Amino acid sequence: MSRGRVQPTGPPTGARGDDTGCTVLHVDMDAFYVAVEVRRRPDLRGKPVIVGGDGSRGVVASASYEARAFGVHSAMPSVRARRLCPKAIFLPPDFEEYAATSRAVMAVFRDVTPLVEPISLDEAFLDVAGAVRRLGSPAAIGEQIRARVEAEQQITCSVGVASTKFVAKLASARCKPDGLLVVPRDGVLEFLHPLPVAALWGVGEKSEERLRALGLNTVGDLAAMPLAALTAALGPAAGAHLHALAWGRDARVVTPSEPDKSIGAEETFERDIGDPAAIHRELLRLSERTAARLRQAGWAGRTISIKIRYADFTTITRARTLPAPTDVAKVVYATARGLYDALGIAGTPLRLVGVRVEHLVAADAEPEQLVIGAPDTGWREAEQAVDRAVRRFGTGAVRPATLVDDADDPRAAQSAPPGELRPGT
DNA sequence: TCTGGGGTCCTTCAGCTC
DNA sequence: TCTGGAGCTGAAGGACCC
Repeated sequence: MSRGRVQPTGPPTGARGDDTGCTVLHVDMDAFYVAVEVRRRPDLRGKPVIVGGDGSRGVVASASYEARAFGVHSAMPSVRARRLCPKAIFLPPDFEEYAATSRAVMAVFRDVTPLVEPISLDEAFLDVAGAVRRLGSPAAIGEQIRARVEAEQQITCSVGVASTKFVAKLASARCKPDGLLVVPRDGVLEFLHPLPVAALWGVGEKSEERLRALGLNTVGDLAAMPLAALTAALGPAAGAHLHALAWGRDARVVTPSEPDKSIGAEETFERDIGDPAAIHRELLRLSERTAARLRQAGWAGRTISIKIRYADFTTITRARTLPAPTDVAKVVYATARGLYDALGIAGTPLRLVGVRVEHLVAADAEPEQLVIGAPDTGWREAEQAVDRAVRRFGTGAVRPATLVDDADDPRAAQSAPPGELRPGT
């Protein structure tokens, strides 16, 4: 779901330049979440539809092109989206349905080539070099994919075809919605240099400001800047990276899958919360969720970090590295709670708290990490039993006692000793 | 205008060891 | 025994991505 810093010019006709050597495809679903909702409710077709939080602190996750015509875009606060487009139909996200659709679409890609690198639920890179003899030119393969996705899933996608990932991604953004664009090898600089600097991967709001202050407005301006001056302004890594991209150089290859580096969960409260008991309960809930995801993925992690966002949006993180990796919620929670308590901010209203586990390794390769003061064995086994119960009876079948009383809104849970497991209702 | 949630990567700094 | 520098690692924060 691109943030749309490359202006789409609509589905190009006759945009099938020479695709020799352009074996990288970037496939991007058009307004993916909205498209899935419209498939379920065809009466929404042609209307301004927004998927995202409708509360006072929600943001837009996806907007239909009808809503975008009013200036609505993803990541925009819902309050503002509603002001811009009062007639918009707001829908809560259904990530399970989006994930299921995504799996079906990725399966189509894998029919074409094993070299599929998913970027998110709605986009992926494909290396089709090995499929050209069997299925035709890269552009022809792109059209076959578009046709199959539409026939099988009733949603449209756009495809960028180029010799590098970076250019393929820009190309798909340029031909949205429901288009395909080839950027020939010898046409890369002609394509890139008129684009705004913000089109480059790695240039966000702050970097764009900095580049504009240097008088650099387009990718071409940036390409003309000496590398030394660029690295002095942006740092060695970012400077070298952007300079290479501006000249169309991108050595990254399509990589089917990379192991996770961290897994976590966070929650923004409807209203700021200062009560330390309520914060503890939220940390417990997030620790449970994070540890369950770790176990499901077969990972354990050595570093536990918490994220705290104050009412004024100032955000801090604190981390602690354990002697051995863990996937046990009890350990994650004890560490997260210790980090929060050590801040000495009990009573300070918080907007968000988060828990994350980093430095992941395969769980079965590591010895179990024990909790100080806890029984020597058993927590991991107990939590694995909970996982099995949840798989059999559904989410919430078993949960800590402190989270039982109000499963619908754990953030308002009544007090109970955190961490005590008892069967759910 | 007022900023979600789940991530990655980079830079800076401090502490530790040699 | 003390001190300073180099190199490494972890923590923290910021920027960015979808």
